[in-house]
Amino acid sequence: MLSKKTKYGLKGLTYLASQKDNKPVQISEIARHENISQKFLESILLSLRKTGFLGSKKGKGGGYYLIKSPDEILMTDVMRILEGPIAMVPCVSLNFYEKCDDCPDEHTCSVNKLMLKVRDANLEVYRNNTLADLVT
Amino acid sequence: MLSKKTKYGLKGLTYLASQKDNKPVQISEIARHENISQKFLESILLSLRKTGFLGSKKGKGGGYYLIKSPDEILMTDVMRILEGPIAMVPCVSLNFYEKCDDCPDEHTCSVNKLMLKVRDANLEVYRNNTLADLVT
DNA sequence: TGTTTACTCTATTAAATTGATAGGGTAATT
DNA sequence: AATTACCCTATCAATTTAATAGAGTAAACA
Repeated sequence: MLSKKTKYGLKGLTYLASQKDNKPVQISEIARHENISQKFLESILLSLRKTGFLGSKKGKGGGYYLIKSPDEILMTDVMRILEGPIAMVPCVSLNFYEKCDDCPDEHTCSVNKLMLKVRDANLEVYRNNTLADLVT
Repeated sequence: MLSKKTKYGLKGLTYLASQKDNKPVQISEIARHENISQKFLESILLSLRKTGFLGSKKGKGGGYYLIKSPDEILMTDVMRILEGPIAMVPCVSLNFYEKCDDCPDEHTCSVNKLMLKVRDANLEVYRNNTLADLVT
């Protein structure tokens, strides 16, 4: 299942990307428009700012805005920040690799074998989609 | 993340598929060989029996065995039983469709748009892999 | 027939995660 | 100086996950 965090994060990014200009948009406006808990969204946007996707401005007329152009924001990067590893098991993860406790040898592991294919299929999708592709 | 339930289930099925004959194999043997909690594996194999993947035999010389040939067991079916919906959001699920609470219209939803592609990519993998493909 | 074997079922539980909420703090703008 | 709106920490209920315990039952075999 996709976490609400990721869902809300994607919706927030899309909302920002669909703005005409790149003026700051208030959290409250995004939350209202997307039916999202404002406080929860706050923490999500904050993490997107800290990881270099968003900029923010305080005070009146402040809010969040995209730092890069939507077509430069890859879904691989967004998903890794919001949802974590793209792989379903750590032993096939490119960015979060870890050995399984129970597995003596991952090269003969059937789960590893299947999940490698799943990982590649997902990467293919995320690599070929940018934030621009999510905007209708 | 892939749940342990699914992971253990796949390993159990693979172990059964790699047997020379199709004689019943005891839970304890599978658990030992795959470093799995026996009691947990019990409940997993039970659910695979109830859904028509496995047969079981009680008493001495009893155990679990595959009902169908490994190359007839599609990963789509196995994954749906063990892990649940293949889709990451209910609104793009083929077998477990549900409307999202917060979404007024899923046809204009950016998350829906992306997750449709992800679902299709995953289905492609699961449809083209059978249990036979997991056996080395 | 009686004993052993091994699956079947129910219940319980600890730990982790998720999603949400509360409330005060701080920087920037007007 | 006052207001606006982001920033940060802490807390919490609900859910899910993974594991464990223990008693029950059907089948095999001597």
